[in-house]
Amino acid sequence: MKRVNPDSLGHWRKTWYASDVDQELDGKEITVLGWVQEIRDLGALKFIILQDRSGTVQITIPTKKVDREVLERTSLLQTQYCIGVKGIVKKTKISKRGVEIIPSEIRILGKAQHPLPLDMTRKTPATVDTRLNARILDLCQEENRAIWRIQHTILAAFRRFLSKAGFIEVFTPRIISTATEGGAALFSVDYFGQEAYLAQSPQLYKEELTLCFEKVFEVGPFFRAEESHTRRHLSEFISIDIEQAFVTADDVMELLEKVLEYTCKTVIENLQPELMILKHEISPPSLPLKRFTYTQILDELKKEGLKIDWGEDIPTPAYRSLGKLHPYFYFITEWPTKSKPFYIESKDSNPEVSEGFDLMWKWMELASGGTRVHSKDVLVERLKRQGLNPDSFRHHLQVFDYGLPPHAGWAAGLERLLMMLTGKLNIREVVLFPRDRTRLTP
RNA sequence: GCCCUGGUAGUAUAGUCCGGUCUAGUAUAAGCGGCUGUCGCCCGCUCGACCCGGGUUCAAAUCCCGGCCAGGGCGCCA
Repeated sequence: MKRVNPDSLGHWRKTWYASDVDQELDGKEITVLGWVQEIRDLGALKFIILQDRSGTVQITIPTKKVDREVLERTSLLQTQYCIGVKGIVKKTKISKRGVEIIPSEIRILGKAQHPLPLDMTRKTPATVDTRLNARILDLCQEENRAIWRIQHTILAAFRRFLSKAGFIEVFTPRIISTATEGGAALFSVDYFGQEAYLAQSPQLYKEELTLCFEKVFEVGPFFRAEESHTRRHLSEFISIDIEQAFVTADDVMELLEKVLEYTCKTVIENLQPELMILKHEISPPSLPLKRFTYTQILDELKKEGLKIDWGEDIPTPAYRSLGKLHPYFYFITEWPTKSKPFYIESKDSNPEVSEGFDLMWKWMELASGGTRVHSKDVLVERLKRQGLNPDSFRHHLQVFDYGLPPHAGWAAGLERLLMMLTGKLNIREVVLFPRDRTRLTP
């Protein structure tokens, strides 16, 4: 690192984002603030590519024409330095963007220690692991900014759609007591000497809330202590949950496909530049989405040579085959009751078959939901059958004595939606600071 | 947790099968010098690496064992 103290920002404020500097500004004095992405030094002529959250703009320094202060500052610059440039915009036919800035003053606002852990010019791409170890630097890449603008848009679309549909956003506890839903492994927490756990889903709370609010949704992180080693699982993930009173699985499936369509359309309509950066094309789902029963899926798999007995779970390789047969969104319905959680209602006509469903995208599960059990006796029975102690659920069961309405809901994985919308194949790439079996930092 | 594959400069790779001119090659980044229109600029020079521990051998980046880490797959994922 060259010996230089950072300049102060003083009264400098950004007058333009890099990508907004265009030929219309020809001859105007502007201030841009950002980072040195690249320096191309041709001797008596130097080019600095300045990058900010919007994109890049070229600073051109004809060394014989600019003043000495600018030259001195320029000679100190290295890539990734945070700088401010005040200068005159010049229209040009030679530069690719058709515009450049001739600086009258340069301020160094933040230095960078070289060598950096990543090649910021991206001439030598790094592996996902290396990028995650230097995540903040990695996130400066244009492609990453595109991913998080898409995430922001997904969340905004979900919230807008659900709010319009009359849902209100709620927050349920992340710290819970021993009494849980069973199943997935939980992370334990020392809660003032008491044993506590990190929530794996808001399931029971959101069901209870239908009693007072009827329509609720929640967006937030949940935790699963599974030893998973795949590119679609995380220890900490963001779940988008809804729960609604006085409806069944069919109703919330319709809601799910509509919000999905709305979200996809919103991204396609508003974020073409981002999708271009990611070199990813998406088409919105055409409604209604196909619905296959679990039994139909088994038949299809059988034709593919994959024999699964009725009642068994579908193994990953079988899902991959399904993805090839159905390269789009589709529902799988009428799962065996025993392969679904205790709170999923079974059919009146056949207790072996449930009203639970999964929303699939190719081979990957994006969301799952169903009609919920709303008879206390049935729920107690189901708890027992899954080896859980009803006494641990007494607070939840009590709500059934307060007039719990029939209800249904679903949960969608935000990161998996993002994978679908960005074309990324490793879930870690679409999480700012992913947590998995071995990664706890940064 | 299991299986497969891998771990070489800041980054990404060649070399490993078949141990010995490997004094470890290349690209890129970084440093220095040169160049007035670059836009993955160009040219020259320089810096910089065999994951850790043990073993076999005259000799280990290379073979063996253990560990750690990574990638993929499987399982788990109510």
